[in-house]
Amino acid sequence: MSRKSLDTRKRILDTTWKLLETEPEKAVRMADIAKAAGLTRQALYLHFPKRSDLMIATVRHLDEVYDVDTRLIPSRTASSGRERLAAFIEAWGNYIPLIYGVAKALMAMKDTDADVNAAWTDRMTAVRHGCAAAVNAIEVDGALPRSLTPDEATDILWALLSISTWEQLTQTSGWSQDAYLKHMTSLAHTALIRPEAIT
Amino acid sequence: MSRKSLDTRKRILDTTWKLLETEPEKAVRMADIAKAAGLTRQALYLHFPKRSDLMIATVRHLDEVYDVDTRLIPSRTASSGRERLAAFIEAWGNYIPLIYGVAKALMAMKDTDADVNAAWTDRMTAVRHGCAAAVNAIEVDGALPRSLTPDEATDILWALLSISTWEQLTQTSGWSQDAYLKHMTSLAHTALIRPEAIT
DNA sequence: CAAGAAATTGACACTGTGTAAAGTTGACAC
DNA sequence: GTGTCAACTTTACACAGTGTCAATTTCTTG
Repeated sequence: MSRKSLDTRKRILDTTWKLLETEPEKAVRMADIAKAAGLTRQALYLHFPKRSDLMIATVRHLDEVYDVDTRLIPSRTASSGRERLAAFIEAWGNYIPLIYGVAKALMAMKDTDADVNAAWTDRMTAVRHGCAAAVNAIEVDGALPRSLTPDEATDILWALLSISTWEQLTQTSGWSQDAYLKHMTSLAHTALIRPEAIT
Repeated sequence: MSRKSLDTRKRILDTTWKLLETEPEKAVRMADIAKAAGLTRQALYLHFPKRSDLMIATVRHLDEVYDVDTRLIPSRTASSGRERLAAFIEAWGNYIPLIYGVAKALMAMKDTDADVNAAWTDRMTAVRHGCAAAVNAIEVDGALPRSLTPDEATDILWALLSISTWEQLTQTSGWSQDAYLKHMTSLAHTALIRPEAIT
């Protein structure tokens, strides 16, 4: 694959990203993307044979540009379970708005496209691992409520931090990102850390 | 509109419902519905000019059959805020699985169809009213956490009780309906009722 | 039985995805 | 400079699914 081809590929991914980001409500078609990227629809298909390929590549491109793994490091360096929970919520919670447009497009496709479903499940599984790590740190502290198994606590945190929940609070209910982070942190804290363990 | 026409209309709605219920993963097309209801696609269009009309009518049909208003009465007769919250969660939480198939189809369309969006927003607004009523009852008891305004508490409860959250916990994480109800009740209780107000 | 509503038959327009083939352009190698 | 190769263009078409239209048949009911 030549230099030029790589440039074009990157230009397509950036364009797709931008389109999905700026018009999260509208259906972005292959023709729209091609036009915006300055090539023909057919040339677009030379780079990405299916629309789903393009969408999946765009999410991966985002993860690369933003370096999601590095972003989640703070949560790994936190000492107590409480701190780790807060750090993870902040890291992931601040990542969501960055990927929202693309994520929405993927979520819309995942029911009809098996490849998109797999890619999406993969990304969400990574998030669940982050949740599980935070829950585990809480458990090591002996601070998990007795009513919750680690798995249950992980599922709850995963659901609280889902993109749908973020969407509902910030897009539908109109919360600011700050309010989202503040209340979500407090909510997760209240739900997952045993009261008498709070010193 | 004659007797027969009404029968056919009901048959179509029941068929659509059943199809969406039994194959929540697959895309149900107008031709599928027509075939299953025992008429031609064109005849189906005589009753519902657009796919969105049919989907909207199907949700309304469900609400009618299940009498959603009556279902939510227990929450209105509860005395304390705590009881009212629990009753509302049980009523609405048990309603979700009944409408899940149809709701999913509507959610998938709401980004591309303005009418569906309006109908969906309308239904969800009704749920929010239920949430607001429960929160209000808690506030009257003076049991709302000081860190939350009634509006914020309502938004949080609304998000916790969203269909997406139910979907994530029961469909993705594999929770039983019982587990969902139990933990959601406890979660909402912990989040929305001030600890020192628990007697 | 006549009238009218409900449904059928068959055809077509439109949108968006995806495929296919022939021709153009530009860079680079020799 | 000529040849070649990859990227891209142009043009055309197949296919699925929604929605429209018109002519015809069947059923129901007064």
